[in-house]
Amino acid sequence: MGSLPILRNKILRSLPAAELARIGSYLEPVPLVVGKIYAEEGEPLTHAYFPNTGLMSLINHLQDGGSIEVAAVGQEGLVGVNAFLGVATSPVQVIAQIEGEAVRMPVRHFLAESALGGALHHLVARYTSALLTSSGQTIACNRFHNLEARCARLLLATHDRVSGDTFRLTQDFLSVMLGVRRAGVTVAAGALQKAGFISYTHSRITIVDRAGLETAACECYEVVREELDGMFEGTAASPQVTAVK
Amino acid sequence: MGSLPILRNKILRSLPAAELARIGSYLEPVPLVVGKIYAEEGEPLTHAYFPNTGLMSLINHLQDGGSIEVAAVGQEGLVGVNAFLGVATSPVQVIAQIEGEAVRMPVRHFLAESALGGALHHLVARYTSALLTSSGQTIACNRFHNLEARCARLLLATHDRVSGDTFRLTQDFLSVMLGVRRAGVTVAAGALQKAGFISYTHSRITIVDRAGLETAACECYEVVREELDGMFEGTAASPQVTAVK
DNA sequence: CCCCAACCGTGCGCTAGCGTACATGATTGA
DNA sequence: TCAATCATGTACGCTAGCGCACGGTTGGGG
Repeated sequence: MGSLPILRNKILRSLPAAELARIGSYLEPVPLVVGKIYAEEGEPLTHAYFPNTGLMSLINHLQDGGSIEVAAVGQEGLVGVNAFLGVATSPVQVIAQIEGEAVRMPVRHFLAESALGGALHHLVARYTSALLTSSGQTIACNRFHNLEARCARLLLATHDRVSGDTFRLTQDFLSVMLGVRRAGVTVAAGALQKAGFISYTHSRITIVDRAGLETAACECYEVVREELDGMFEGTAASPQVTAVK
Repeated sequence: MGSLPILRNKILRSLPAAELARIGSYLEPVPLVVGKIYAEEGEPLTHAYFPNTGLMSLINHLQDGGSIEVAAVGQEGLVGVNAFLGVATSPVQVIAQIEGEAVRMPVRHFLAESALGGALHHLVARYTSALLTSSGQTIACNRFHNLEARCARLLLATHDRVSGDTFRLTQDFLSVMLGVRRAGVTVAAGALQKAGFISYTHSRITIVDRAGLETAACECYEVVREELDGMFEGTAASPQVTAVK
């Protein structure tokens, strides 16, 4: 067991010491560079990624050119649930959305460990369920909620996963996440700024009034957050406290 | 319990005889009655359902009144992946969309059997992955594809799961699946009828020109179908293993 | 320190689908 | 058989967001 990097990833931190020790030697830190592609749609996923800081984005590209974020993965989750479920290739593109750092682990070791039915298995299964819930919510959200509300939702979800109130995110990038025109983001974000909820200049977004932003967002933010919070209930997200079977 | 009902459900049919025999005594046939609710959002899921015929629909309801189908489950799948993933309550409402019949199994037995890591575990995991892919595709589809294409997609997916070219489905029901107004469905379905792809009268839809309908549908239909087909590749979806009359 | 590339603001005509309302045809059960 | 109910057709003004185009601003590298 070599020296581990600092682990902020909640799934890894929730593992009992023995389990973490077992997989520790397979973990390799990787920087998350904004815009860098970590997995391509239809291609084999070589590693499972556990973000410590920053944010990874799962993007679906349509043949006719449209692109949209299917889910975002931060320190509460991992990239690689499809491998866990027995599918070798990634159905989506995986790209870093907010700069940070992750640890990754070759898929074969990830599978071997999760097949043991321990805490890792349990947490990854639980996270998969949260992803399903989140996807279902997003299906409805995209259909019924307007751009400003969806934009607020996305900013809140991002805020939850970064440290501090300021992060870098261009409107161009936001427009891909939301599946709308860049110009549309300008209008929606402009409204949120005018309302005093956020401020931004050249890709630097600051959450000024989080409570206000929450009123502007649709219910979907809360629904997904609760689902993710529920994952770690009972497990103090710290290495040694875990009574999961 | 005694003799099993005829099993058309592809997951159950793909199980080795020993496994099927083990769970057979827990299986109970249930009629699928259109509009009947089989699980409610936020409430415990008591059984896993394996449709033999007909279709079950997973519906997400928003607080502000919107409703939309998140996925449809036919004989290729099951209802209950969340239980499989360690979550007791259903995140969505489950309702029958096309009349038919399913077999169901109490969740505790479903969990016990799938925990053994046999064929059932493998297939349910694989199906969960397909659901995730399908959800991701639907997120993009709802954002970028117009109503007529989405309507065609839905009709094709339904056609795949029923026997024969005619099935009962009201425009009202279709409008919920698609998350649009009933009047919108009239227009979209009217266009498909005018083009000679389908015909319908009072809730009885007939697929007249399937190839034509496929040209009208978006790519999403194919993407999801291939994912579902892939599930059973190589597995002994063989008739002789299963034909328990 | 200045320039240039990245980022953001805005305008305008356009369209899909909405909300609402009302009318007509089909099916069914008393 | 005939209402009552269910299912479908259609119309009309309305709005969010699109596609496109262009101009303005900012900040970091040379």
